[in-house]
Amino acid sequence: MAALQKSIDKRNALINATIELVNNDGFHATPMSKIAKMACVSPATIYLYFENKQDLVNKTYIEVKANYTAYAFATYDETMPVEKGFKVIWKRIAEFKLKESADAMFLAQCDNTPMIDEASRQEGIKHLQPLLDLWARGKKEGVIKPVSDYMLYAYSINPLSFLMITQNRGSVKLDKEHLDQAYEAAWSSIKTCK
Amino acid sequence: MAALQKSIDKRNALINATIELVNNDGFHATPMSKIAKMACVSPATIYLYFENKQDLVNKTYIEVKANYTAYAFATYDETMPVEKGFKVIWKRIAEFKLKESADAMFLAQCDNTPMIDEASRQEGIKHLQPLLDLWARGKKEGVIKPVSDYMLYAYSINPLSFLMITQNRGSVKLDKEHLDQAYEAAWSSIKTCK
Amino acid sequence: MAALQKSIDKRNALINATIELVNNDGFHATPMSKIAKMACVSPATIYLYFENKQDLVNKTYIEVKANYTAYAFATYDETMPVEKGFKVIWKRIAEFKLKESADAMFLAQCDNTPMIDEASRQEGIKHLQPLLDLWARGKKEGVIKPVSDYMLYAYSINPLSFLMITQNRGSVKLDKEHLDQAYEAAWSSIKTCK
Amino acid sequence: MAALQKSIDKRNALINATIELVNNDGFHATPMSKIAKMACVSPATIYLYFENKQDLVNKTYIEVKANYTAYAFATYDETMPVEKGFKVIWKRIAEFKLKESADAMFLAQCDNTPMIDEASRQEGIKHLQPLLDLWARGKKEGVIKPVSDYMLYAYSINPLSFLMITQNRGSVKLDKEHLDQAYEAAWSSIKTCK
DNA sequence: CATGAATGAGAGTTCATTCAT
DNA sequence: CATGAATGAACTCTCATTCAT
Repeated sequence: MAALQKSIDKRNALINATIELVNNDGFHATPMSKIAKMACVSPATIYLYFENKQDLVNKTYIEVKANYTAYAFATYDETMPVEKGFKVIWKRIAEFKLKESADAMFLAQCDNTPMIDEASRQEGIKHLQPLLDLWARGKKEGVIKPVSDYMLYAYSINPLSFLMITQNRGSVKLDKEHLDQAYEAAWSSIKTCK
Repeated sequence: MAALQKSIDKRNALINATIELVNNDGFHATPMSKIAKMACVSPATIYLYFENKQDLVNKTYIEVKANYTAYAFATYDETMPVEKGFKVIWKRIAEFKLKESADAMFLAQCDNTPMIDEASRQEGIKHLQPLLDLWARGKKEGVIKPVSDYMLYAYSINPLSFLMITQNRGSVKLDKEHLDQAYEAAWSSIKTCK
Repeated sequence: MAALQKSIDKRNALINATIELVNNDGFHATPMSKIAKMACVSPATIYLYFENKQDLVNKTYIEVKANYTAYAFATYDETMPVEKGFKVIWKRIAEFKLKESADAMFLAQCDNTPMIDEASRQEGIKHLQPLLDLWARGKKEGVIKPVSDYMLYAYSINPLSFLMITQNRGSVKLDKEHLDQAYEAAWSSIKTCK
Repeated sequence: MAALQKSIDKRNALINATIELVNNDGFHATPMSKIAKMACVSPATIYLYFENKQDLVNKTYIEVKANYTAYAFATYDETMPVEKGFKVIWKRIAEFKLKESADAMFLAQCDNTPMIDEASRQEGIKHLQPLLDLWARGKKEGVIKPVSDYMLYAYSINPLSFLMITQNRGSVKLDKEHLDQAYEAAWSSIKTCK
């Protein structure tokens, strides 16, 4: 039991080291030895938990993505009305991106880079299903614009990534007021105009 | 004259090879030898035109960014009314991102990755000034929401990057109708609601 | 213990390969790969024991210099009378230079070339202190000429380097008689003339 | 005529650049391109005057060695008595080593390093003949010890190289008094003791 | 004669991965 | 399970040399 916990701790330490180092230096500029050192294990130990470097980063991506979506939908409930549901999800996503910025930066880098297997990318996307279901419901009810999910995502969710990166570079600090503006912009770009 | 032209051709071949290979494999997974081979020169020749690998990618970034903004503002004229001006610029940006998708992908990777010098990034940003000026004018006239430029960019311009990447991955094909929807979403997210 | 011994053996093999190859070809004409091959290790292994090529040659210099001075003073004892002490040291130095000629050649090359860090050079000089102390005593007693240590070294010790190099080039073979002549010349050039 | 002079100037500039750069950095750490730049010519031009890098350094060695010996024997005359003759030569050598220290440093590095062809080394030694003749005469007259020329050189001439190097490293400044001491040591080590 | 541009060969060094312990 | 030592392969970059002009 204690042994199992130690294993889990090591795996987590490796995942976290990967996130931090890849954020700072990029995937290929991050040696396995550095990851090992930051996680306080031997380089060889990494290979007990992951097949190779690509597998390590793939698994890290999937794990972070899973955390992200779990957080996003934690307070959402499929019985909510569409607008309410969207607001709940959007706020959680914003919170995650701006508070768990290391995780969010890592995802942004993975999503704009050929560093992740296509298979792992697909795996990561699956978790977004509740949001797509919400949008489907919204379209049927005539509350959400009848456009493709990619378009909805591009205008209501993805801007948060840009704002998160900008904030992390120090160019701007996003307070509550900004977030409200952002939500307004997000919602107004996907709701049907009466 | 012919010698100068040959020099320019070689430099261009190197820049283009860099864009293509970095797009496919990422910065650190692209060896100088591969870039040289694709540009049909010796690896040593690269160092006649660029100081080192970092310099090559920095210069490539600046060059592509300059092309991008030149394209964006080519048909814009500061005397245009704000809404007209924004539409003109937005359409050109969309055209660039979706047609010159190799260049656009390269920029997206640079902007979401620690692969570019901070100095080069700043250098690249400068060229966007006409758009910021347009927004300033729009805010003064009460046509554009009085929010920060980052916010305006996040909701009106940046979504195009997401759509471009999505299209390049083959998930979606953006036709004229999609573009019109996208423009509507972009404009409605930054214009003041009457 | 066995593992430690293997480490020491490898380090020694590297040091010895460095001495031999630098003697034959010079510092910059000796590639790391050749050193590795002669020491029967992979090139990468060198970097487990030394930071880089400069560090390798610096450490080799210091180690050889330490061996040299240890040999020089092994039979010397500070209570010996000055003339006796000098003779003892001189003979040991001569023995070292002519028998351990690889080591001596290496030191000569280091001392006449910009291939060693100034810091390492200083480190190497420190070990000669007992000889300087002996000379100080000799000057106080009026046995040794009251001239600078550099002068004493130039005329009593340094000629051995020239003779060693000459012998290694095959121009001459130094037997016991030559050595006695050399000692006479050395001593007569630093002792006070009665 | 003017064209010939320009050729000679270029050759000299190359020789001088070689001396200075090899003194500072060593033979192999001195690129041809750097030599060319210091001599204000194109790298390709070097190959009009010298076959290759090895040839350049060989020729430089021979030229410097010739200058050195020309200087050494300039005021010497074979009719001088042995002691007078030796003094005259010794003083000129000392003057050269301490004043033309760049040239002298270069020779020292060549003589203690495998950077010169054996053939060029032999070529350089030939010029010392007048000194060897003087010593032969001295031995016949019973003024000079009946030992090998190498021994005589080691104790009377070579120490000047050590003193020169030491002075160039800044450890010591040799004034007239030091030189007189040095000459005393040199002469007393090779003259026959009455 | 002189050159700047070009390069093939090879330098030092790093790193993902393995394996005896 | 965990490791540190070891390494082959591959990287970036340099340089002596050449050649069209």
